[in-house]
Amino acid sequence: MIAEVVINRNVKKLNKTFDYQIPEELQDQILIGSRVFVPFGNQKEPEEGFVVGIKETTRFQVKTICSVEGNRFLNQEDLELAKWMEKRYFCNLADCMKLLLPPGVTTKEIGNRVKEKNLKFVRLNKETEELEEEIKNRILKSEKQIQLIRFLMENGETLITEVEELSGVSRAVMKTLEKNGYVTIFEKQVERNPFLHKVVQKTGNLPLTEEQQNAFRQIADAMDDCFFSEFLLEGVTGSGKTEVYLQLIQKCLQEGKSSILLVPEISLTPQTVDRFLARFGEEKIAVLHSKLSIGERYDSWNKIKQGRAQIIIGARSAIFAPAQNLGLIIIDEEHDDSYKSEMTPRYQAKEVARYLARRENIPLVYGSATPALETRYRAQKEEICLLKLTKRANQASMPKVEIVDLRQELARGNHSMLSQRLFEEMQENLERKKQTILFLNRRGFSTFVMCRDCGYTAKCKNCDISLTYHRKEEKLKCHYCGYETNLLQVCPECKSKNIRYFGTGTQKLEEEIQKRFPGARTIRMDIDTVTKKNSHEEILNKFREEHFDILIGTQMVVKGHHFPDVTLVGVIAADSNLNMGDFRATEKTFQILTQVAGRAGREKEPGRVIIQTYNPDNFSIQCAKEQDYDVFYQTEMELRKQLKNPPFCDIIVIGIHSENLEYVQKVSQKLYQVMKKQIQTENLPVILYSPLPAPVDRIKNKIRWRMLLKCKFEDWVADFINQSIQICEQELKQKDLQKTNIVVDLNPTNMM
DNA sequence: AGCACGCCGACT
DNA sequence: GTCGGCGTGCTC
Repeated sequence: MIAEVVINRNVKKLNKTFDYQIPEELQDQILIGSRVFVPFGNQKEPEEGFVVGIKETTRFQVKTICSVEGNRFLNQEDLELAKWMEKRYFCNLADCMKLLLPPGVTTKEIGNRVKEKNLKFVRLNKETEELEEEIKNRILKSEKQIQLIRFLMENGETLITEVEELSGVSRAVMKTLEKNGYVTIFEKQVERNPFLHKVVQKTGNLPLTEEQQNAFRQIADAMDDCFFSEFLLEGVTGSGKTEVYLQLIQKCLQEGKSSILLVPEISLTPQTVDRFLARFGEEKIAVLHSKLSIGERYDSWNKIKQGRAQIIIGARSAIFAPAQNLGLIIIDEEHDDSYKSEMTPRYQAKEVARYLARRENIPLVYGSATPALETRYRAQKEEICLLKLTKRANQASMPKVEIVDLRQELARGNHSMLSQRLFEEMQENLERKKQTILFLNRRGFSTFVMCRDCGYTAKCKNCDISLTYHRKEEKLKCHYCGYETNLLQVCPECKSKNIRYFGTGTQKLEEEIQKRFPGARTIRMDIDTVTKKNSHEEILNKFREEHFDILIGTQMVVKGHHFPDVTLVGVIAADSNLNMGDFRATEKTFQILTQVAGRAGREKEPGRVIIQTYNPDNFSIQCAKEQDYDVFYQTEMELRKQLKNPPFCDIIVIGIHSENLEYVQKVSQKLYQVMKKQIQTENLPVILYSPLPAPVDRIKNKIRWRMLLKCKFEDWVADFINQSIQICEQELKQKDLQKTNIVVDLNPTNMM
């Protein structure tokens, strides 16, 4: 028998199957989804791959599979999903398959860990050499694996206990290692998931309002009917979407089904999770998020696979959890960008969820106060059933929102970051011992350094990005590649000493606040203060429990937190991403402002929100003030329609990246011509824009050009693009292509 | 992407 | 002589 194998290497050229003879003695072990090692090229070491098909004959002269390692990880259904993603998201099949694999199975993953931890290779001593020999003879065939084990042993930690198969290292190896005095712990136990070690007060169901009851009923009925159907739960902040989720999940649990709840990474905090723990207990829940180590991830994965955990709560990638008997998928804050992966495979978790819900014949629920236009549009077309929650469940009143025109403020000679109004309100809040949140979205508005005489701005030498000033370290940093340099004393262009730091960052804001409110206790939260594990949570807990007066932060302060004593929210610059040239800018602004406003006054006392802006008349800001989604939706949809933007089409971005400008131009031009010709001759319903430098046209020394394509995405579009790239590759000399990457992205959320 | 092979310059 | 630098080409 012949096996079709994909090689686990991230290269477009190798994104195809290779045929191999299955040795007779491995006949019954090699199935679709098996992980195998095969001879490849003239390499001495066998290469890792996955079986994706089995057949009788081949037209190639084949080599024979060396070994099978570990379990059969994927079944036919998984493979179908992987293939669907391969096509839709223009990536390698092996990369898609890896998303569905248990965490930590591939040699690469372990290898990366070794690199990450900066482990060094040290020559083995006699004792370990003997051990190596024993392992080699008894179990392993691959030199690579032996090397890995060496790495791991050298550092006295690593490898896994209570896991049957991992990274092709079988349980027997573990035992051998243990017998020889090596502790087989993959991760230090200290790093265990802290969510699951809390004692949480058990809670029962809360009574549902009429609206909640209706939503629950409709979705529950769909569940009973075993029919694929989609629901949009559109509810203002505090309208009790979560309670609906909880009761739906409970219904699943009672019927022996599992459920997946996706939340944005950033709101996956203990506070969110606690509510689920309190209702269902930790036994049944598996939490998946980016800060878990491979070992922790494996534990969660296994808990789900074995059916011990039936409630899966996680960020984007949790959609690939091996849920047993799936009964429901919920996507909370469905408008959030983090559901789209920006790394290959560039999948949209909402679309994957839809694929799965359809496959399993179960309901899919989207929840948001400010749905993405794409989702809301589908609801309008009645593809999705719209369920509205219009009232706040705890009777709290909506916050009072006020807009301050910064232009007038400037005219009155106030050059500070705080308007008179906001300053007054903050002062009053301080006196009343209430808490304030100041929100500053730094994106596209970061602090930069400029020479006042010649206008020179300090840019990263690898990227086309202004360097950002970091006060604490007295350094200039690039937010894209991490490059950092010392402060400029003299302008490199004109030698002037008249250098100024422009823009507004959270650090600067904090300083200003401390100057103007000397007695106030402030705490800051942004990427720089939130780096180590959980410190995100620590800051918020500190703010809440130690009763700091003012919390200053970026995006991350606005998601899903509940602070009873916050009665004032100030938005320092609402327009910071309004003018960044992305057609989604107004939508983002509206969503974020609405969310920020939702942070204020969630209890009895009404909240106040002050939005500072240079564009007080912009409808996204006006609509956020009125908390009126419908008006915003109508207005923005008109614009989208006129400009033929989503949701009226899909956008495909074809990026062409290389260190050499000439190559980039050559490849871009060629690809453009090939596609244009095809579009004309076959009269394809596609709008193709000519290649241009991307908004950020250099990252890590790679020149970035791109081409936009607007159309309704269907299978033939993927074929058309892939074929065009292929033709392009054939026609161009290898040299030009060798150092040029072509990256295709369907509906990217970040157009930069 | 790797990896091997092959073709040149530098150095025990 | 031979070690090692990188340019080139291929993978059932």
